[in-house]
Amino acid sequence: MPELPEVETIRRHLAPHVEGRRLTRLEILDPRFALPLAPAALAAAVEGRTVERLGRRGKYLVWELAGEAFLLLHLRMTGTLLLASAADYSRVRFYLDGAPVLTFSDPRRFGTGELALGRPALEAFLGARLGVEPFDPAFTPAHLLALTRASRTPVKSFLLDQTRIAGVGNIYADEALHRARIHPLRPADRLRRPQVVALRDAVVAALAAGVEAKGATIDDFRHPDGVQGSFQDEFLVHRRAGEPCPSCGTLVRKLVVGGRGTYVCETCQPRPRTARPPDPPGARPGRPAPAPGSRPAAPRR
DNA sequence: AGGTCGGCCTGGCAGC
DNA sequence: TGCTGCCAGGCCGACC
Repeated sequence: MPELPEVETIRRHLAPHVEGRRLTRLEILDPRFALPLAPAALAAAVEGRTVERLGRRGKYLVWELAGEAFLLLHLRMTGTLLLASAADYSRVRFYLDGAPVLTFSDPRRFGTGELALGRPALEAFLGARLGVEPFDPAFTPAHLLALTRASRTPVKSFLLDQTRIAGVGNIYADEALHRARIHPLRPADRLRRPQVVALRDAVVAALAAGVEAKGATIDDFRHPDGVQGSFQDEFLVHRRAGEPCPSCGTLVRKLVVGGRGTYVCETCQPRPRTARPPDPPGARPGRPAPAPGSRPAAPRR
């Protein structure tokens, strides 16, 4: 599933092929792609325009077209862009002057193309959906601290919320939490300051490692030239249930957090004390002593 | 207002 | 072998 590193990898592959070229035709084979616009309306709005830049914001690939028209492509779960290769599940084809046909392939048909006309419309669209960009200098420990203080949701769900931090998906959330040694069920507002700092660094490091490895190839993700990324070989915990944690050897467990498959080493990432009744009046907050002999919830599986 | 849950969609796989 | 049914999951909209 394309997350920030996979989308960035695609962008880097594709940019030299499309920037400066004219988009002569956008062939929309599946009308769902263009909703709420009709396919013809979306095509008409972009055809004939030159691609000035291929950008990215969060998990969106942003086609910046001449005359301030923007096509926002979201690959969702299974979307892939393939250059000049026979593709199954083709939903859209991009025809560019002097470049091979680019095919948007997407078996589950979740991917979307949205149109923004004018830079204010683009900013409004993205601003309503996306929070801070993880590689932006604005993503500071102080910024993350402020975000965490405002949310009691489990930190895993917190990381997946694109309106807070843009671009982190299920893979990189698991990997970042493991790097930061934080349990995914810990409420965001219960992170201690050093943990927030560690989490910020871990999110950046996990995403950077993903970009470095040219993304992870699981399920359907491919580079535009069909090559596969290698980050899946570097997963520390994600999709490694039953395998030993690379740090300590404890077997990685799979949990469900916020409805998502979540992988964790519960030795490196100790479970938060469960049930947190509100602190009794006058009690010192924090650190209720676990009952002697109590163990973190028994593994079930 | 913030969190939770169902729907979208279909390939792949477990189970019979 | 072949069928059924469930799971995956980013995001949105409905709901509480």
